[in-house]
Amino acid sequence: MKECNRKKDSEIKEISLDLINEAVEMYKVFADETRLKILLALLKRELCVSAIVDIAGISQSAVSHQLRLLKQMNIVKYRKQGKNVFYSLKDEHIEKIINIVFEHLKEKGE
Amino acid sequence: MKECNRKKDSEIKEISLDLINEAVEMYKVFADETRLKILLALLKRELCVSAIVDIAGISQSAVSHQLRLLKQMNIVKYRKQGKNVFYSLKDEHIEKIINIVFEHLKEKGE
DNA sequence: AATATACATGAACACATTTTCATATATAAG
DNA sequence: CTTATATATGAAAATGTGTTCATGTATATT
Repeated sequence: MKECNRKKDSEIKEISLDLINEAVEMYKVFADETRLKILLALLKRELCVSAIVDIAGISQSAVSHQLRLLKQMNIVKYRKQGKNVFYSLKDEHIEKIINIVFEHLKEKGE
Repeated sequence: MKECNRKKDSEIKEISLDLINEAVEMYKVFADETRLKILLALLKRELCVSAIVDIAGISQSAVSHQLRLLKQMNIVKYRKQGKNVFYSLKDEHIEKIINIVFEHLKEKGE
């Protein structure tokens, strides 16, 4: 048997590779303990870097690197105020993407 | 200035580390081009391994490793039929988790 | 029984990601 | 102006992840 239920070529390319990889990059943002902790905290309020360091439980340097990544990915924005830099989430979609997975886990656990 | 807006310890631990890491593992599932391709394909129909190999564009071995991971993560189920093994999604939550990110990307692109 | 096909698995390798370490910059305080 | 505090950054080290390669198992076909 050669064909179990393979698709024809024509049927395969509906979603562009580019779009798939944009999605992959998006999922990666959340797929790290440090970053997810940061995002969960920012869900509630704007925070300065040292507050995020407290929450994340890793070095200030590591946090700073992750914040840069979140900036690059357009997930967070920031404002400077004196010596401090305050970070916050850039849009509400982030909350949805987080909630849907935690809901999934909650339902699974029941 | 020492306190920008740091949380007190009591306030930090609302979500357990275990739960956070379960979520992280979940996001990781989608955070890979091969796996996302596989899941997008399985969204439409059950597929045998060789069909998935065609779609994913990598070796049968690599696909098999990824399918094992998806099995371990409880994302897919399978049934054997003769020489073939047919994989399918285990629940509809997967579709939601995929849709929410693709919707986000669509809105961003507008 | 021998061969072919479909799929799975372990180990090694390649590559990517995350953290740390050292140090830089910028603002504030004395 | 000197020192202290908050944050950023580059490079190296540590870790993690995905793929390939070689090979194993199971079922079907002859």
